[in-house]
Amino acid sequence: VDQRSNIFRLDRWSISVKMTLVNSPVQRNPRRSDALSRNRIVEASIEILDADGESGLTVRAVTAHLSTGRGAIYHHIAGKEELLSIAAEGVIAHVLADIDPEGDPRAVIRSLALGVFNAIGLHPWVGTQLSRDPFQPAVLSIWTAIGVQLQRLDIQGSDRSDAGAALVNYVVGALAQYAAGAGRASDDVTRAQFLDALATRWSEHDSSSWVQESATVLREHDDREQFLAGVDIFLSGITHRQAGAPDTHE
Amino acid sequence: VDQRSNIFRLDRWSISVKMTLVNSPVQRNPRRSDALSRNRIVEASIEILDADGESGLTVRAVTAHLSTGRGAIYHHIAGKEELLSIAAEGVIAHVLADIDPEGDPRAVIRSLALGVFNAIGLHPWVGTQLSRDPFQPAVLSIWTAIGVQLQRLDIQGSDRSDAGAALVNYVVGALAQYAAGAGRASDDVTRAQFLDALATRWSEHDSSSWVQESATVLREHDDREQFLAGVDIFLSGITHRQAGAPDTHE
DNA sequence: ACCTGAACACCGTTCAAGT
DNA sequence: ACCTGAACACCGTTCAAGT
Repeated sequence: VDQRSNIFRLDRWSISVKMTLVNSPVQRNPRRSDALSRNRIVEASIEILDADGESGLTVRAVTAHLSTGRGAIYHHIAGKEELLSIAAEGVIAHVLADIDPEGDPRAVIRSLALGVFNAIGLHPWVGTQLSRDPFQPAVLSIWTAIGVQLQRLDIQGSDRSDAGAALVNYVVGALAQYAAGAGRASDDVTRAQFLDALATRWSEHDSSSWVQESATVLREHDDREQFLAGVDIFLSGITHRQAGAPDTHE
Repeated sequence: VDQRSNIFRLDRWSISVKMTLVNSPVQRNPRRSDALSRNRIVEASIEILDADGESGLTVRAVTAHLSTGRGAIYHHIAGKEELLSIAAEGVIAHVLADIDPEGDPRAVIRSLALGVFNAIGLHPWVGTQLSRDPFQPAVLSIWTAIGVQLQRLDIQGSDRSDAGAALVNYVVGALAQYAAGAGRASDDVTRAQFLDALATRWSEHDSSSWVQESATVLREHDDREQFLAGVDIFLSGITHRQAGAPDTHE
């Protein structure tokens, strides 16, 4: 109706006729024999995500992969958000299952962090997915595993939730950054420009160091080592806060 | 063509006719008098993002807000990705401009962190945007500001890039999590379920503490205080790594 | 050079119709 | 109860046509 009034306002005259005749009955594709299930949907989704990245995960792609109609998956999952959520949980659960939680708590935390880091090398989409919703199952699993180790370090009460939040936020945030960066790895130019710009800006505030020095350090870093260095900084921070005065450290 | 063959395969007969008559000339809307610019586009985008959230930022909404055609903005920006990127930089640059970089370096880093945290309270979409691309201008600005303060703490070379990466990843990651969590604040039930599940899982691994105790601690936390506690943990960790043996701390 | 708006090539989700 | 696939209500981006 508003379209028609628009047409009159624009002083043009328009006729649109669409006519479709169908001689019944329409022959439909036969049903698949094997039943659909949440599990099969997750498996297909992970395969597609690994192969084509996050932009490749469309409802059409998933249902085509499962040889079914577009609407079929809605009988098993709520929507695309849940699809990504349970796919990420599938990957993270697998990683955490491989961790031995009985060793030195710091070592367990390090291997846990390394495990999820390595996992996003294979499944970059997990990195971006984890930071999208703090209350999704995969994040709950990471929180749980970290909290258990903090408990074994005798960290209790709000110290534990503070420390846990810091580490979860760091790990999830770092994964997202490295995953997003790797996703643009083909775009080396952007990366180099960024690092050079950073080195330049640093040197502007710092007469004692050269642009070239900072640029070299920044460019030659290894993502994995830098990530683990961050975990170690965090672990040192927890110890220091525990040992020393908890609130003042000027 | 493939559609027609499909129709024959399905054994149906279909005719589709679409006919549009227009008496020329079509009267077009007059041009706006004030010229479009990157700046006006960013301003409009921020307004829309603040009012309607990230899902409200469509090219159609932006161009309608600017009373122009859908395609007009493509003469000034590359696409939607750049739209979000420059909008986020607009907000972050404003925050960083308000920071006095001359005080105690740790205090400056804390106020910087607090500043961006407060900003995402007003502009939650910035939180999710920052974690989407590590090489975007807004992240470069944060990196720069943090690096300058680390330099003032006499942290150099790879120690600086490690410490900087740790802080940037933590801050950006935490912002994304809190922003995403706040975006679902209406969904208190999910949040409560998550925290209760976490408390339950913790207590399963820990005979000396009760579910209820953990649940209470987790539920009563304040996001801002928890975020700042994390900043302090990293600052302590940086100091400790500097003072003590840099690589072993068992 | 800049702007307009229809057209294009997609999306996620719904739902009447089938089994 | 589950599945099918057309239809619906959107997207971002392109581009011939105008100024």
